[in-house]
Amino acid sequence: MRITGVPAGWPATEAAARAVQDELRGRVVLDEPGPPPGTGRVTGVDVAYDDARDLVAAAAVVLDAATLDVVAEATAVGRVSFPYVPGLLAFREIPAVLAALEALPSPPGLVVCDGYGLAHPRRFGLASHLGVLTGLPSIGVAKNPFTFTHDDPPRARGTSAPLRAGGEEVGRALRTRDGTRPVYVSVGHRVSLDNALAHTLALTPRHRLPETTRRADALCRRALREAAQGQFAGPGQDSSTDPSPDSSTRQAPTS
DNA sequence: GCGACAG
DNA sequence: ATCTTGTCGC
Repeated sequence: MRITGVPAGWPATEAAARAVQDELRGRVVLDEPGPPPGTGRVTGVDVAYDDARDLVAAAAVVLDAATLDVVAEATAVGRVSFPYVPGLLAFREIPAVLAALEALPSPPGLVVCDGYGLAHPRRFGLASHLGVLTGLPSIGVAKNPFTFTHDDPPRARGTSAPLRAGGEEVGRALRTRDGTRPVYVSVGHRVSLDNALAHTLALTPRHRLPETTRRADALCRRALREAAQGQFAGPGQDSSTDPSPDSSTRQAPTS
């Protein structure tokens, strides 16, 4: 599978991007509980950038929700499609993420994003946007606070405090390890907030961040530096150094 | 008007 | 996100 730098019809201005969010926002499904935590598959997605070389690399890593073992993974490399603008992160990350998800050899199940879903200025962050475009259940687990107010949850793992915006609860600050900073969980698409929290706790038996995002982060960084090396080597006869957008897939060793 | 602001 | 050494702690 190949991806282009910027998909046809992709918004080119901030105003156009906001208009897309306002139009797609209504397609978010909030009345489904989502898949039961600890069962089926859970997929982490993440993106790494090399703005100087205009390169972007995305990774999708599928885990068995019960064992957290890697079941499958895929990467996609392309050109940057949008600058980083708070509130418009999805337009920067989604093209590459979609390409990586499409390159997977097996169904993603629940998608865990690095960022926000409903806890967004227009209630349509990356996790919700990706969920609507794919139809997959999705949640957002962010490392840093964004547009909302909240109190710090108690010190113990498993405790949480509401994320409030415009009087409504748009997510929860969740402590995934005793004494460490909380992560910020919000619903993306077709998952309840309680289930999003339960999934996040199931994915953090040992670290602050979910295993899904840790795996995806490591993989997209590796894909990026390999792509950068290929570009540095320049166009050649060796297919492994081809600079054109590309993606790859791998099945986890079975048994 | 000014500051803040996922990755 | 990314630039970056050593260092404190589980």
